[in-house]
Amino acid sequence: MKLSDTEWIVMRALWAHAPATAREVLDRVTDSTEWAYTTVKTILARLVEKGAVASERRANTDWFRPAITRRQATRTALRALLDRAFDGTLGALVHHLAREERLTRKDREQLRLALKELDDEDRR
Amino acid sequence: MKLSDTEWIVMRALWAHAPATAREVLDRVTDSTEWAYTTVKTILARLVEKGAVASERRANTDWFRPAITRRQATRTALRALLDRAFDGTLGALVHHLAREERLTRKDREQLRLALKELDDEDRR
DNA sequence: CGCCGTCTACGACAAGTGTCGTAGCATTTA
DNA sequence: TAAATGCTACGACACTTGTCGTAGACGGCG
Repeated sequence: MKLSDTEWIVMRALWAHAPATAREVLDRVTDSTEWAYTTVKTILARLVEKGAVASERRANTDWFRPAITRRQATRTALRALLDRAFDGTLGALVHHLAREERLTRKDREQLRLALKELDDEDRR
Repeated sequence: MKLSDTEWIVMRALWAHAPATAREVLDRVTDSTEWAYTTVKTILARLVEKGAVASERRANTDWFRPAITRRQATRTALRALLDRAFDGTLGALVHHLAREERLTRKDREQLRLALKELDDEDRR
């Protein structure tokens, strides 16, 4: 499931709070956008059409909730990036992160910890 | 500089080998695509227009070479992904990688090594 | 009951993307 | 030099994305 930029914005709102009406979604995205109500409606309609969002009508109002998990969407997006820019491999991304990006001390700690956990799992 | 999927394909070909003619680019992408010659031309034209590729005409033939580095493009793409899916932070990506993705033993080794180097640098 | 605010349905439109086709100019070759 | 081959210029077209506007349906309030 490939999502466009604006679709991601709406999905993030829904993942944070669902079910929600179009108006609620609009309220929740006004910090990052200046969308008209209809813009949100259109994006929601497209998301429903492609199956990323489920809608249910109750008393003349549509209620929306995500039909895919954030994890799924994230994985898809990550994979797309890998294919575009990193030879399709996680390794190349990891390499880039380590060499080219500024990992904060905290990032590093977190990573180290996670690596340790993975190793521990392996050992079990 | 934001690049589309097909633009990435062409850029990868150019980063691997430049300067190149449109025909050379076509030859180098036939494994992953079935493009017509004109398709490559169009994409190259758009890349030149947006400044990602420089072209030089020699004896009735256009020679193309990247005008941005792969590193730049990669960073832009990574940043876009972070903004979409990871709260805009590297930390969230790192977290996802550690928790959700299958890092091979080799990935982990590489990461660990890189982390160590970063630490060493800090200490200096 | 009629008016008002709210929703939805439908549609519109420009820019960007993906994918060529064709016609004409240039170059090589018989 | 004329035919054949190749390259470019120009344009076309459908689909996606980003952004609404408008008009009609509906439910609540005076």
